[in-house]
Amino acid sequence: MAAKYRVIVDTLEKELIEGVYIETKKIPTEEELMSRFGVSRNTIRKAIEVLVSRGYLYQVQGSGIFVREAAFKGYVNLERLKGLTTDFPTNKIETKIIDFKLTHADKDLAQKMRCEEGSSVYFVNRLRMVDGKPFGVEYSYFNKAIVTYLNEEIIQKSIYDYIRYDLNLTIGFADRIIYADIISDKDAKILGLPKNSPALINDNIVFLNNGEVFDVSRTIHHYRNVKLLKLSNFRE
Amino acid sequence: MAAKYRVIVDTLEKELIEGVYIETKKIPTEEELMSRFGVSRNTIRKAIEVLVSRGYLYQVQGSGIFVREAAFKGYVNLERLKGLTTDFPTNKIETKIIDFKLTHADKDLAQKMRCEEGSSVYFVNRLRMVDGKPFGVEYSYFNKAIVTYLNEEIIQKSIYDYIRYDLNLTIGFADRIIYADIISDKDAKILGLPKNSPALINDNIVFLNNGEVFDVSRTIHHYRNVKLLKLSNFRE
DNA sequence: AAGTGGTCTAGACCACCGT
DNA sequence: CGGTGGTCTAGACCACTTC
Repeated sequence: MAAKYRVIVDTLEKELIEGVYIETKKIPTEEELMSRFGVSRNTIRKAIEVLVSRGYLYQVQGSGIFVREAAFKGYVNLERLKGLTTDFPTNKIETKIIDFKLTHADKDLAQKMRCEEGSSVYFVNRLRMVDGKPFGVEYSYFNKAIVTYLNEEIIQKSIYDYIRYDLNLTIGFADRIIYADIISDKDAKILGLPKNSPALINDNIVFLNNGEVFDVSRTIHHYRNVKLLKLSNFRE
Repeated sequence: MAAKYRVIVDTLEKELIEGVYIETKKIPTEEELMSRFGVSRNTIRKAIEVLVSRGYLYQVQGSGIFVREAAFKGYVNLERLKGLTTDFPTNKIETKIIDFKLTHADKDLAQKMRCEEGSSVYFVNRLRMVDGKPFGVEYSYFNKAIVTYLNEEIIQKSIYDYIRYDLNLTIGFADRIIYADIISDKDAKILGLPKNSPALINDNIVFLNNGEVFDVSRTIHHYRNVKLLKLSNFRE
C-alpha cells in the first residue's frame, strides 16, 4: 500500500508534466488540495515539499504555490536520478555493450566500495546513445555480494530497474563528483570526438538505503551533447 | 526569532562539521533529540530532513540516523550554495575585479532575467582564487531594479551576503546548467591555462523567494582546480 | 481584513531492524 | 520482542501577501 503523500506526488507530477497548471503558473492552495485528496494539511505539505525538491514548484508565503518554469528538455536533471529513460521520455535511447565481465576489486575500487580487496565485482562498460547521438561512455562496477547476478540481457536494458524491481533492493543515495578533463584517446574514438576534446566526467558512488555501496561508476559525457541541470533551493 | 528547527539544524550542523559523531557514525535517536532540544517529534524530523538534504545524514528505518561520510574537502558542494567562503572555510579566498559597470540588458539577458529589454543591470566580471590558485572567471548580471546599488567595495567581498543582510532580500532558488566546453582564449589567459583547454562551465539563473530573477551569471571554472559534488537522495 | 503558507504540538499507528 | 524511523491526523498560532 503506497503512502498517501506519494500518490499525491505522482498525481501532481503527472499533471505538471502534462502542463495542467501552465497557464495560471499556480497550483491550488493547500486547503483546496486537502479537500481534493481528502487528507490532512501535513500530508499535502509533505507532497508539495517533494515536488519542490524535484524542482517543479516553489512556495511563496502569503501568496501561493507556483510552477517553476525551468527548461527541462534536453538536460539531465540532477534531482531526478532515474536514468536516461526518465530524463528523455520522448527520445530514443540505445545502449551498446563494449565490455562485460566478472572480475575482482583492486585496492582503489575496494576503498570506494567499502568492501574487501579482491571481492567479486561485475564490470560493465557501455556506450549510451540518445536519438542516435553518442551521449556518454559508462564504466561501472557492481558489488556481486549485493547485485548477485547480471547478464547481457539485463545490462542491455536498465540495470537500475532490475536492481529495484527484480532484486527488490532500495536505492538510497549517491555521491556524485562532476568535473571536466581532456578526454582519453580511447573514449574520444568511442564518442566520435577529435583527440584532446573536453569531456564532462561524472564519478558516482551509489548506496542502498542501509548505507551499503553497490555501484561505483564513471561516465565520460560527450561535451557537446550533454548538459546537466541542477535545480537548487536556498530556503531550507 | 529564528524557527526552532533552524536552531536545531545549525547546532547539529556545527557538531557534524566538528566531527562530534564521527566515531559512532550515528547521531542520537529522534526521541533523544526531542528531550535534548525540548521540542516535538515533527520539529526534530523537520531539522533532520534539512540535514539529509544537505548531504550530512541518512536515515534507516528501524535502525537509526547515520553520518554520511562524503569527501567534502576540496569540492564545491552543490547542495550548499552559500559561496566559496562556506565551501572552503579554511582556505584563502581572493577576488580580483576585472570589470564592473552599469549597463543595459540585451534581448537574450532580458529573456533570462524576465525583465524588459534595455533595463538597467550591473555587470560584474571577477576572477576568484582559492589558496592562490585560479578557481574560475565569473560573468554576472544583477537586475538593478532589485539590487539597487553596488560598488567596488561590495563586489570585492561577498555580493550574496550584501544582498541577504544589507538589502534584506531572501534568495529563493536557482537553475544551474553545468557543462564542459573548449575554453576561450581570453578566459584561458585569465586562468593561466593553455589555449583550447577544457572548461567546466556553470550557467546560473538565481531567483528571490517570490520568483523574481535578480542574478544571471556564467562561471568558467579552471578544469584542474575545480570539482563539483552533488549529494543525491533517491528516497523521496 | 481575508487569504495563504510557515511553524509547532501531541498523539496515534505502522514498518522495519536488531536481539 | 523492544527500539527506531515512516506516515498521518487535528488543531493551533504566526508571518506574509493581497486587496
